[in-house]
Amino acid sequence: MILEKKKAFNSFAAAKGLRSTRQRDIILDIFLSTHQHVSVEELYLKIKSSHPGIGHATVYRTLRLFTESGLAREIHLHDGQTRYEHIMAGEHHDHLVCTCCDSIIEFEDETIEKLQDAVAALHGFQIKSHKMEIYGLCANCRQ
Amino acid sequence: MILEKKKAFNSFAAAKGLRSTRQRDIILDIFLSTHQHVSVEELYLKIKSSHPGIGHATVYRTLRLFTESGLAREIHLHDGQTRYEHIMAGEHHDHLVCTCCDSIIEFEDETIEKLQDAVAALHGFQIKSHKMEIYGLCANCRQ
DNA sequence: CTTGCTGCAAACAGTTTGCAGAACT
DNA sequence: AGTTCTGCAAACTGTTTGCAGCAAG
Repeated sequence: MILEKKKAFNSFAAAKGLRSTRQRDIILDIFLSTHQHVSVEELYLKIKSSHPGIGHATVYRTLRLFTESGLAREIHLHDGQTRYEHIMAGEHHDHLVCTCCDSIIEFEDETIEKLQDAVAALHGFQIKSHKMEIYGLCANCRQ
Repeated sequence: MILEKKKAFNSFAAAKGLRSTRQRDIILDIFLSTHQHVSVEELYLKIKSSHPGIGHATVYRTLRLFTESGLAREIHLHDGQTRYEHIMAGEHHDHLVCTCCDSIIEFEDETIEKLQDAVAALHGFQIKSHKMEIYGLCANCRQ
């Protein structure tokens, strides 16, 4: 699956006439090896530990490329940082964010998706993407 | 209704031992007179035009007070600015955001809310708040 | 050799903070 | 009088940009 994604990115790059560089390979590798919801800073630090010399700007620029290529998606959870998550084909999940321990539970609910479509249709709106976050206390923090 | 809110804020302020100042009155007045989803900058400019001399910082600090008092709510739509919306008692609405013209349609869907509760319950999660934004093209921009 | 990419540092935007003076109680 | 609040400017954070040098094609 990681290989698939690399190929996907390479075709995107080729189609766009982008060059294949050492840095992009490294960043892609490390991005793919991370858990969901990495912040740019987290990724940057992870990269730097094994490949010092890679700059902030390159990480930002490369993550934007990943987003354009359909490989990653930006998400904004209330902490003022941009995070990126992997896009798994066709999948569409939302988040339960614990405001106490910052843990994130993912979920997907097809009925909610359908209702979103219905609401959009009602307003003549064409959905491109959506996001939904529910804030509160996770099971652990409730005690 | 505006008067109600002023009273609500005054009781909050009193309970917290906060002072009643000219600036807070002005900011509250102007905030209440705005449409939904004002950004801090928009509000600041609006305030400044009739009351020059009020500083950025005061607007930020005061909006935070409004949020704490339950009168306003922060929202983050993808443009890197914090926006504030009025809280109408018990209401809970979500947004259709047009990525073309930036217009915002509000909606409320009780069934979605119920499903959110169900999902949360399933994960032992206690909801405090939520947000949902659907991005896409509004009826006008689709043409 | 040409052009795009990188790393650095500086620039930027939005927001927060420190502090001296002003204003409320 | 005592303390909180304000306005200003400076600090800060996350992100973007300009540019000289490097590297891929």
